[in-house]
Amino acid sequence: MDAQPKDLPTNPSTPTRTARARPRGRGYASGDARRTRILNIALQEFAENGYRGTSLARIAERAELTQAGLLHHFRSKQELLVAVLDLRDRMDTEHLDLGVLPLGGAAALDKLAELAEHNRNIPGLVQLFTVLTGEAVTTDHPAHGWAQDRYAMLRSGITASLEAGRASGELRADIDPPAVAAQVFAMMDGLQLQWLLDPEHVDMATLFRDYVEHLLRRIRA
Amino acid sequence: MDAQPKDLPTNPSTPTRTARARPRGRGYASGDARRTRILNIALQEFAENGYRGTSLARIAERAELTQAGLLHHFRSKQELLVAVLDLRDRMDTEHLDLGVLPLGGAAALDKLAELAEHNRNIPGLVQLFTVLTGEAVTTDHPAHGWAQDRYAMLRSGITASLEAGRASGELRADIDPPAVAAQVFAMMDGLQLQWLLDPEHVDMATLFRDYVEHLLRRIRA
DNA sequence: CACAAAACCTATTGCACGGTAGCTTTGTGA
DNA sequence: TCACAAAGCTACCGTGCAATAGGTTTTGTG
Repeated sequence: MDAQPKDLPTNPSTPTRTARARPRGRGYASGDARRTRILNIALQEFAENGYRGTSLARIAERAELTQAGLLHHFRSKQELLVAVLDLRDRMDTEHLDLGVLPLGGAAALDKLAELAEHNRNIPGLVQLFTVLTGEAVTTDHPAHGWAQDRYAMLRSGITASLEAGRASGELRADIDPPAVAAQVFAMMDGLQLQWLLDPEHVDMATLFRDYVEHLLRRIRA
Repeated sequence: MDAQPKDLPTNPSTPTRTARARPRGRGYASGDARRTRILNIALQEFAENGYRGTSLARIAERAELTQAGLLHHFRSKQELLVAVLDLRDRMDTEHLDLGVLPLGGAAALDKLAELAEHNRNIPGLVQLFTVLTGEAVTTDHPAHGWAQDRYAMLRSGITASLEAGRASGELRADIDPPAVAAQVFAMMDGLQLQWLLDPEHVDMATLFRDYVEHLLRRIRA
């Protein structure tokens, strides 16, 4: 039924310990494997039922250990959520080096269109962000701060790219980078939402690509 | 803290009974008042905590009756949610006659920009839709069908307007009404989300108006 | 005024939840 | 090989939840 974000790289080459209080470089191979396993299952469950709709017991069951055993690795439900979000953030910013190297505006927007196309193949992940971000609008939600920071980062990344493009003369001088940045992500998220609800009738990747092309036509020098 | 959608019109002129099994036109005035009271409180709670995060007990407490008393008016939590959504749908389609009278494309889009400006004053309601729609992406959510239908309706409304505008020669002949419709609501929702998370930095009304203006410049004949 | 229905209550059921305490097992480095 | 920490277990606690059962009070109408 759902897109299985299967086989996260277990990163067997890097013996980097999960940052713990313990300074020693000991480490259990099976422990790390379990942790990644749990994280992936938790991700799917959070995506499917939201934070509040997900139970630790169910995650534990699917990971083939007891709920108490799960809480040995993640001391609370909230800690587990944060771990999932961190994991995704790290993987995404790796995969999409957006923000790291400030591409020219046009290239950055094109990259986003590519991302939308890629996202067609991983509805489960798209749903994770859509569901959690919606929930996190609530001020007391454990992921509220995360959602705020995430959008701030995304916007500032594209804003920087647009400003670079403007400086290099690639883009018009009279554009408003922060405004465009907010609009671009708004379009992306909104289309994702409609796509998740009705994949047959809403082709988000194409619609987003279409938006970006018209946008570029407008802001290009 | 939150926008209070105060004093729904009790509709005292219309003696129309809430459709019940009972055909008799008896009715308790206090009963209807209670019901609207409950609906408004439930709306706020659902907006604040989502469906899964809201408890009947809390709603009941705020409405000054017991949880069992609440369930006398709405036989289940799900029934209460549906009632809230129905209420909002009715009120919105009244206030914004969008879809009823197919305005020319430009006028319809302008009306939407006005709606975005109006929404600035009712963050609580905006949050209701944002939170619930996010939750409802999940297939087994009680509001899943509602969300699907809602977007289908919204899109088809604007699509019709755009087609009318195209037919009358107001808009270009080569536009793609369903695509534009999806994009317009995507932009609106996406901006609402960012605005709810960070009202200081994202001015959704202005950003949406800006989008609509550029869009019109592009699709106008 | 009687009576029937609506409004509302108390009490309770049964379940699911997150989290803690404290034990046993397992793997590994010295 | 042995000590020790990680891994994982059973058992349990307290709470909160939606919903039901069955009663009492309120209210409008004939």
